[in-house]
Amino acid sequence: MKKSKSATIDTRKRIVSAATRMFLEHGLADTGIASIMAAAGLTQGGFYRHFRSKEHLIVEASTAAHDRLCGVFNEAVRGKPAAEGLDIAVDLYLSQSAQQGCESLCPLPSLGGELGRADQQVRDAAMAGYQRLVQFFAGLADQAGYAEPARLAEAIVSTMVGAVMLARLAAGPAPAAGVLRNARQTIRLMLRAPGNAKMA
Amino acid sequence: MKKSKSATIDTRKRIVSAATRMFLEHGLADTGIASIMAAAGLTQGGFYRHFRSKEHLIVEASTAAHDRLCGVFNEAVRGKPAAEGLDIAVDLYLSQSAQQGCESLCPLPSLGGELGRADQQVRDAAMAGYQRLVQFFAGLADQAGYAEPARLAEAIVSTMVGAVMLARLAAGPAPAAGVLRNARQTIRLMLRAPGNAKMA
DNA sequence: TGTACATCAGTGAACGCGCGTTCACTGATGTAC
DNA sequence: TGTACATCAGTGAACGCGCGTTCACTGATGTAC
Repeated sequence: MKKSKSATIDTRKRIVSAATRMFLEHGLADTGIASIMAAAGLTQGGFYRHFRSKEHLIVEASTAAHDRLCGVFNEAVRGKPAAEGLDIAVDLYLSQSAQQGCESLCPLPSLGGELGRADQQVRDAAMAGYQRLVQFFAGLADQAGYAEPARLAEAIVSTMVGAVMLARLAAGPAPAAGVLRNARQTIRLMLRAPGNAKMA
Repeated sequence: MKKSKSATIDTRKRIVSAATRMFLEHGLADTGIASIMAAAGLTQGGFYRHFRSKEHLIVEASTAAHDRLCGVFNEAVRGKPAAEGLDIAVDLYLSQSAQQGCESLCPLPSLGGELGRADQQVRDAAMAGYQRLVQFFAGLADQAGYAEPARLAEAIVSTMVGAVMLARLAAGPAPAAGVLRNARQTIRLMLRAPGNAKMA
């Protein structure tokens, strides 16, 4: 039962979309091809008409997750002054999956460890996603007039990724919220620190 | 072939030690009971004389990793003034596994994601390890006279954990070193920021 | 102190299971004439 | 435009494999007398 070209493209998107969601929720190792295909309304055999291997899908899912991330973030700060945009973006990043059941946006906090152990292609895709995230914050920091936007952006992202990962370890919502609130305050301090001064 | 009490205790330690090393290097899911036992010089069948389940071993390995971490850190700062100890400890944390092949000290950057998805007992053990790490830095910050040592320590740990995880994603040693250098500078700024002022 | 025996650490084969991947097959699609 | 046919998306069963765990067994240890 061959499908039309548009139907094939649609199917592929459904697989990537289901995979992205499931990888984020259960991790790479604990998400099987069969369950991804089932979530996309297909059977496992059809998987290899679209992807060479599970690894290939992971590369695409990582890219897709960062596409979505960038889309949501650009939308959130559209039309806002850069300084305000920075605050909004930091709050948005730190509040992802804060309430239980809410799916997360960024793969780095939950999958970073696994991605770091993966093959080169997967790591490259993950690294590219990280750099897009840094670029987004660097763009805002640059517009806001900071002297070293790239450096500041990297520091902000490191702190946010660490905080979201650690917040997920926390037993209850209260300590998790504490970690996130603290990260937010830390980043605010970074944005106001003399070492990160705005250009004259 | 029953073993003497001391030999049994020694065997158990060898299993935990091998597991800790292998979990840190290959992750929880990709490290099998059989290979841990082989690394400890045993066969897989004997595993269940010492541990109820793989999960039980993960709890012990996480605790053991943090024991070792605390030991190394306490040793590194022994006899130093607190302010200098903070710098030393931050440098030490950020330099773990910087050179390839060097095994890492802290499970949080590489295993944080997996630990966050694990069952309650595993997450509790990981969270306890995180809190010990925060306590260590909070103790130094307190001695050094900072106004909010616990808050400052949490912020430092979030930034370090995120940076080490992201440095492992990096393609080559150069960008990895960049991420780590940046984190170090960021933490230095945090230690000097007016919002984190020392008490009068 | 010497002996008989219960304990139990460790072995190695086996268990069921789910994994990623392959494959023969189906039948609608798109193409060549 | 109509027909014959090659293509190929998707199915569902099967593949080998490694996993966590179980189990009957071995034999040195530690204990009871």
